[in-house]
Amino acid sequence: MQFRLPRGTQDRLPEDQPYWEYVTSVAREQARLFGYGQIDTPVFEHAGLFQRGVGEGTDIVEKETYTFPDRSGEDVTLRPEGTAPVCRAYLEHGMHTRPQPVRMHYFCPIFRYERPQAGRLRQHHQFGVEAIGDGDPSVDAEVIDLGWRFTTALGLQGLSLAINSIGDPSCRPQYLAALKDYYAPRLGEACPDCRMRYERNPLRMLDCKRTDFACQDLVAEAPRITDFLCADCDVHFATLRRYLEALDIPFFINPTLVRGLDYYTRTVFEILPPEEGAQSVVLGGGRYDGLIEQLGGRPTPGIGFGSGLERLILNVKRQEAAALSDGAPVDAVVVSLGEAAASVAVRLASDLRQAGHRAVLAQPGRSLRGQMRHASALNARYTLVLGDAEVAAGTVQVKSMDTGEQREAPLAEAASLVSRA
RNA sequence: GUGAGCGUGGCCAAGCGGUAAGGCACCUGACUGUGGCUCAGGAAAUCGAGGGUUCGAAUCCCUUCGCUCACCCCA
Repeated sequence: MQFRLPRGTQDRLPEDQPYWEYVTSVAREQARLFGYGQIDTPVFEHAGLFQRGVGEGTDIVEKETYTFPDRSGEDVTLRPEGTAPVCRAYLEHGMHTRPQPVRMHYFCPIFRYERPQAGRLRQHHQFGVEAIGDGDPSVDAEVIDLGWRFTTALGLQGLSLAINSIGDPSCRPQYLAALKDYYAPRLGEACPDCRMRYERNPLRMLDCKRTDFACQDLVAEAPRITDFLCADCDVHFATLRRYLEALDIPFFINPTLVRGLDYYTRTVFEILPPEEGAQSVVLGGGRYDGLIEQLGGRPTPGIGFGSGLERLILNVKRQEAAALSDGAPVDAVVVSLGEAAASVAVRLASDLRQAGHRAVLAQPGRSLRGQMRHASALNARYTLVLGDAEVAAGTVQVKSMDTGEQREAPLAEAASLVSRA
């Protein structure tokens, strides 16, 4: 085999489509119910959009983007996340003049140069949602509600929702200072990565999962951001929790939940399946009140989430939440014997399709037995047989593949016979 | 980027130093115009690639590529 899939990509074969169709249709329906219109943005953008928006210090931008110069020498980047492009579009099309917040959803491929493993690809697809232009906690609750309805509507069991608040520019600095004060004397016990994070992005130390150093103990006793929230952030977070309770959405506060993109403020959340898999997060998002301004717009709040469709399908299959198959791919297979019949058969198959039936022509040269086998293998409901006798009489043999019953009928009636299930 | 496991026809898979089983799928046929069962036959593998050891290697050694899983990070 000379050519293979590029690493971390996958083909979606005909038999995979029902799962794809299932997940996207459930997503589409929830987006519709919540009033989120669809937006599509390009697969690539100017590299600067993500550097500015997502943050140069993040792993995603630092070492995972597919960035390369186009023929004019300008750097373009394959979309590594969905939010920045939507915010760019919000600004570019003056959406601040629309009723706020502007609610939008999207389906798009996402590219990140990573080492692939279960549930992690270099090209994956996300269903995402953004509500831009309203900072009220009711919007946080709405977006989380949408995510929760979506994942539960898929039939997934045992999901859990983790939420946290990571503050905003008025209170996070104080917390970071407290966090560094706490770590400073014990930094020697932390893993090398955490020691680096201490300087560059202390919040991420909370996210460390290494057990070969004291990181877990350090995290457990570390000061909690929720104890450092300023009055506004505190009220915001409390109100969100009240709304979630009103919605009867079960959640737990994970004080170490920190997301990897720089633009998040206040609310962050994740939905996880019950399996203890490493790549488990199936939906994640948060509020990004500083992002639009970062991209050159007026200060504008926003919140959204991204959800990995491949991971969702993995879970749907694992839990057998939905058993999906192609079903019978064809209604009728047209079988012919002899050259005269072949021409009539070609026409009959075409006429059947025009009448709305899924019709397939068996290869005219093959033996009757071979053509019948083919019809059987395709799981056809009917086989229509044309030989010299039928052609002369202007008829066709209509055979039900389920019952084995066969009757001769005028050619013109073939379509209506197939219609009868 | 780090670590581990694995690479035999389209798919699954035996063989583990003597020169490639088997199953699924595909194609053909079984008194020649009828499927799904059965039977017979057929096509399909430079045993991931390169090098080495050996009279001889899919089987041993080295290198390399790829796949998978975990770490990291994230959806």
